[in-house]
Amino acid sequence: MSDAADALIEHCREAGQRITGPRRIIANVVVKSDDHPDVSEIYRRVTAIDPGISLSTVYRTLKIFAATGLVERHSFAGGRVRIEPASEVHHDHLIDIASGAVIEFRSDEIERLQALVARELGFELTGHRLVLYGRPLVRTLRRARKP
Amino acid sequence: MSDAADALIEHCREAGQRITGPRRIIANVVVKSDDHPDVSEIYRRVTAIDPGISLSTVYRTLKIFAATGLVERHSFAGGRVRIEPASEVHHDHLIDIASGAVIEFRSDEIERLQALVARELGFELTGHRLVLYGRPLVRTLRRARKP
DNA sequence: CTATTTAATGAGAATCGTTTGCAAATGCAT
DNA sequence: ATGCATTTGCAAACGATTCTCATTAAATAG
Ligand SMILES: [Mn+2]
Ligand SMILES: [Mn+2]
Ligand SMILES: [Zn+2]
Ligand SMILES: [Zn+2]
Repeated sequence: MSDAADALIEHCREAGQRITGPRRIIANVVVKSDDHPDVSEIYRRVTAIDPGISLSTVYRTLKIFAATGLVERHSFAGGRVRIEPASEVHHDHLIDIASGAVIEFRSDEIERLQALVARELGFELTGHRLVLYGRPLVRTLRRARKP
Repeated sequence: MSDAADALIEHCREAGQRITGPRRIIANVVVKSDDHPDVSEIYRRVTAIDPGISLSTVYRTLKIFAATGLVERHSFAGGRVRIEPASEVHHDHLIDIASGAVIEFRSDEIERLQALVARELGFELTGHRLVLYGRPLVRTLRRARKP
């Protein structure tokens, strides 16, 4: 149905995996999830389409997609893993502690400094995990002054 | 026995907690743990001193210490929580993917940029989590060239 | 120092997210 | 369509952490 989902299953096939009904559905659900859902939320969305698909299959399939680099698994605060379709450009996340919303951002400056710091410590940076937590700034509303 | 451990139990007392044998021992183990051990490692070290102390007590006590700000709980990659005594100055961590060793570092530049990024997104930065993963640079050994 | 009060402990059961074993179902190459 | 390997659903197993509750021990008052 979606082009991105097709790409997903195509990668799967190339990796020698069979294209099954459950995998098609899970791929579709994942690619249109821009809200970093956890696995049980994915399961909810998947079973809304086909109630017969099991939680095990969702877990297994997500693991395969992740191994193939098609899906990213984040572990923000709180036990459960959150899922997002792999994106072209790397980004990090800010979590709104008021609403729990996940906001994406990218800072080339920070990326650069991370590599630099690692180098200074005698390491080649191979990966990193950056999560910011923030409270929404109370935007001072412009309004009529009391008379 | 240790001054830092004394500070820990003193804080405990001020927080209205009882100073018990297990807590003294756990405090001592924690303050001299500079290697970010996980809870079962702490348990191992604690029971080496007093084999009667239970895992539940270790978990409970660490939670209390964390709530009082005396201990920090990190969740690096891999399920289990890692423990370190709270330090005066904030720092982040780099993990040597070759050995698993945890190296501490501090980058004022990165800290500053994080706050800036958050502000630009409309948030006041309240916390963050930064972990770098790196492979040790092969230090090119100076050695005799082949003749 | 002893009695009283109350919080802390140890042992184990419970929980939660995730993984695994296995028989039945299905994809896919022939 | 046939045959075989892979995938599935189900339930049981798992590992880390938390909880329950009867027992023990710290603090405090006498
Ligand atoms: Mn994202
Ligand atoms: Mn540290
Ligand atoms: Zn990044
Ligand atoms: Zn930091």
